[in-house]
Amino acid sequence: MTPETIASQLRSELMAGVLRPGTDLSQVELAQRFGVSRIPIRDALRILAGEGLVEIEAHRGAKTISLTPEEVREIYDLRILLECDCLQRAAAVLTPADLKEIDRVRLKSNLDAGGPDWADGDWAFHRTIYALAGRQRQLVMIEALRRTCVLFVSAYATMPTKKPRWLSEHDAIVKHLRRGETEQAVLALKEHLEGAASHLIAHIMALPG
Amino acid sequence: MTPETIASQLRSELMAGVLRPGTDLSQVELAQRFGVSRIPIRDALRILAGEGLVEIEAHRGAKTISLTPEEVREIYDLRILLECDCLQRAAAVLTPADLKEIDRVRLKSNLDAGGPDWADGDWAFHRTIYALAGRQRQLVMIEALRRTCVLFVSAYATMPTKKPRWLSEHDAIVKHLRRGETEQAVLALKEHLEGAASHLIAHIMALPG
DNA sequence: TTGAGGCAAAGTGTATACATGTATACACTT
DNA sequence: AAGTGTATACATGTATACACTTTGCCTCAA
Repeated sequence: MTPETIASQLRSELMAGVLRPGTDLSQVELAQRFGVSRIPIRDALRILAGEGLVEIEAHRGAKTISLTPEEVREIYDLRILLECDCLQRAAAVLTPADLKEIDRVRLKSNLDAGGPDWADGDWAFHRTIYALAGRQRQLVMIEALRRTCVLFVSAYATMPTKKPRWLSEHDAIVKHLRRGETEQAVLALKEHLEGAASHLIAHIMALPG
Repeated sequence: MTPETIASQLRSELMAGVLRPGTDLSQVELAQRFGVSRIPIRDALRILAGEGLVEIEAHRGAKTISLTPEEVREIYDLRILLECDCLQRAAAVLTPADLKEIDRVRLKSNLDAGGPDWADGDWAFHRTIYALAGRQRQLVMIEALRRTCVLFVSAYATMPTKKPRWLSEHDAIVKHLRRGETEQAVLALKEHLEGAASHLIAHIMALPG
C-alpha cells in the first residue's frame, strides 16, 4: 500500500462516481480503510491534489472537487484546444499501420460501450490517436482534464446506454483520417467534445442544489 | 513555516536558478535549513511535484526537473497554444480602460527589465492581458508551464541585458490590440514566444553535458 | 428566545522514533 | 582484472504521540 497505490485506488473511485463532488476525505477514515497510518494517506491526497481531483485546505482537510458549469465549460474548451491540436499533429504523421491500430482499438472499445467501463474504452480510442503526436506532456494534461470531466459525468450525467452516439462520432473521425481530411477530422472531434460538454453541463444545471 | 511557505520559498529559488536542474533535494538537509521536521518538507516537495518543478521517486528522493530540448519545444508549443487563445479571448472583451491598465503595467515592467526581477515584470504584463479572458484554469496552466521555462532560462540562458528585444515586442502586441487587430496581436505574441523558445533551446544545446 | 462565550470533541499538523530501501565500498569468486 | 555478492552507512518511508486548529454544542446572560 504505497501512496501511489492509494492515490490510484481513490482516483478510480472518484472517477467511478462512488464519491460525490465535494465529499470530505477524512485522513483517519482512509487510514483505517487502507490499513496504514495517516502519513501515506496525506501523500496520496497530495498526489491527487496535484492532479486537480481533490482540494486540500490547511487544518480543514481534503475534499473532492466541485465545479461550476462555467468551470466545466472552461475545461472542455481547454480539452478542445489541446486535443484538436494533438489530433492535427497525429494526422500529419499518420501511417496505414497506425490507422489499422486505431480501428482495432475503436472496435474493441465498442464492446464495453454500454457497460460500466465505457470510459476506459473511449479514452483508449482517443489516446491511441493522440499518442501518435508524440507529445508526452500534452497527453498528460489532456488526461488530467479528462479525469475531472469523467468524475463529473459519473456523478451527475446519465450513463450512455447502448450504442451511444459517440461511437458513430468515433467512426466519423477515423473515416476522415483515413481519407486524409485532417480539417474535417478535427472538426468532428471538436463537435464530439462539444456534445459531451453540453450533455454534462445540462445535467449539472438541472441539479436541485 | 507551513508546507506552502516552504514550497513557495523553494519555488523562488528554483526559478531564480539557485538550484541547477537535476539537483537532489535532500529531505534532512531541507528540514535543517527550514528548522522543521521532514514531514512538512515532504508536503512541500509534493506540492512542487504537482506543479511539475520537481520529480519524486520512491525511496530515491526528490530532484529538480531536467528537460531535454524536445521537452522545452513541447512546453513552448503548449504555451503558444494556450496563451494565444487567452489573448484572443481577451481581445474580444477589451475595453479602453483595460488598454490603459495594460499600458501602465507594460511601462512599469520596463523599469526592472534589465535587473534580476525582469521575469516578474514580464509576467505581470502578460498576465494582465490574459486575466481579461476570465479563464482561471487556463491561466494556472500557463503559469505552471511558464515556471518551468523560467527555471531553465535562469539556469541556462543569458539574462537579457538592457532594453531587451521583448520590450518592443510587448509594445507591438499592445499596439495591435489598441488598433483592434486581433490576428496580428496573436501573431506578434506567437513570435514573441517563438523567439524565447529559440533562445532557450539554443543555450541548452550549447551545453557541455 | 437569542446571542455570545467558552468548553469539549474531532480532525489535521508536526515531531520523534523506528522500519525499510538504496548506494557505496570492500571482499570474494571466477 | 572484471564482475558479483555482501556489509555498512545513509536517505527515505511509515507509525506513533502529541500539539494545534476547527467546529459543534452547551451554557449562561441579555
